[in-house]
Amino acid sequence: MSASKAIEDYLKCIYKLEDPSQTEKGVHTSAIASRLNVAQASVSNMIKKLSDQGFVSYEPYYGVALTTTGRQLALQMIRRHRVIEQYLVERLHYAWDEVDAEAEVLEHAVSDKLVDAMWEALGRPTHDPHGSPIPDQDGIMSEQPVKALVDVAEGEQVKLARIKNRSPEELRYLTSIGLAMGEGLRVKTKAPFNGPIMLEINNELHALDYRIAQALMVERQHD
Amino acid sequence: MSASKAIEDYLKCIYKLEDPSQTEKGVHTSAIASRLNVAQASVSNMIKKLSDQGFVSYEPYYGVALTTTGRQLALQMIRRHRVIEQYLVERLHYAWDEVDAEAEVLEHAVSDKLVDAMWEALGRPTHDPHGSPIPDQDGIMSEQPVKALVDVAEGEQVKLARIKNRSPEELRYLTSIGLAMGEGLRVKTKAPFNGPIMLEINNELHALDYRIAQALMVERQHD
DNA sequence: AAAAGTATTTAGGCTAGACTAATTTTAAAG
DNA sequence: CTTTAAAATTAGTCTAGCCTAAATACTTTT
Repeated sequence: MSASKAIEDYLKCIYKLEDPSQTEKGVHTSAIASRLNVAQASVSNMIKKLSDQGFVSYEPYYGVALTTTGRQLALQMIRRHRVIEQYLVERLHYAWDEVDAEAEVLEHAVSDKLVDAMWEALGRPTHDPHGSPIPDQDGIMSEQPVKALVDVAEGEQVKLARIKNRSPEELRYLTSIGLAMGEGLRVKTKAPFNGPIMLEINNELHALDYRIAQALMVERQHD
Repeated sequence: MSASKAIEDYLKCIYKLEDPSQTEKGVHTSAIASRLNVAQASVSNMIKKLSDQGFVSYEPYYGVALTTTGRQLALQMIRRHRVIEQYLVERLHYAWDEVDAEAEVLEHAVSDKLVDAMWEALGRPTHDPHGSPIPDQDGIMSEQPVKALVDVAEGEQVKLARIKNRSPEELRYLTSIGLAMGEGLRVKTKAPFNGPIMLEINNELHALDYRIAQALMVERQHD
């Protein structure tokens, strides 16, 4: 018996929540609830099931952590999602703000065979349209040496390497000010108190909100 | 609120059952149950729901018939299914016996936008890999002037135009004896009592079971 | 260390869609 | 025209996932 759509979504969600922090503590049920837009009680129930099935280890009132099996499944879902996104952009002329919604549904429907066929057809890509790395068939994902735009020093010239989890509206806005994957930009000034960041893109000056800048990952310009 | 996977499957099923006969009578619940592999009671329940939602008209103990709305939705599902099948074969190197299972799942997950993007990418195909016509965006489907292989006279030369609803195993068997879409063949002899039909394909002689021959639609060889 | 606040779990319900078993309706056969 | 068989419906369960409301367990503040 294979995992349901709900189970797949929970595992992917837990993966994303436990990933960045590297904390000792497990993922809190409240965090899962708010990210998936479900009631906390629903999470409690589902966690119990996931634990029974060996996808997560769970300590009540402490938190959840993926088991090896659970992490594998989560990474498989991420692979599916990103391969689908890349395929839609490369082969079916989707814009980068349109792919997420479509992939969110398709990732639960496609077979492994189809994912691999798309991946091969694209020439085994390593990144999706937002610059996020695609795990390989064994669930191994290369992490990139990138840093958040908010950490770049004033005056530095960088290029856009990745955008994490932004809404279609925000992505369209970024497009409208000239930002795209691999695009070069220079940080002119950073306002204090997490204020707006002034960017020079194509010789134009734009003020970018701090919260959006947190999602932009850049690398040093080496060209 | 859009239709669930279950509703979509029921409507598609009813469409296929009411299509060939053109009978006055509606489709019987038992036929639906056996085709979908569910209990008759489940069909009764679902039919009531479909009727409430305006997808079918229903007379207890008599039969079901699609409404205009229901037929539109059924044709939309068939379009999705066949476009997906054609795309998988043309662009992702699927074999004709592999596409049905994949399309069966995907048809409930893809957006209209994606179906149309695939259709355009293929150059607006009119038929799927099994020769079945693809309804256009308005649900209009061209019917072909074809006849069943079992109705072809002995000695006649025809070519394969369409194969209806066969299992992957049977499709692989047909491939193994040299049959493919558009392939020419000659009916040598037809055994009585719905017995096997002897076919000449590529100068080889093969005996084909009557039940399989019923699913093969052919047209006169005009080349 | 008690009170207040927050996070989590339990208890009990709901819906969709399936099931089995029992009943009712219609159709077919003697 | 009555008996029998087949088809369809009703009644009552079940499971997966969600929900709200109430109870419990931690955490922080005073």
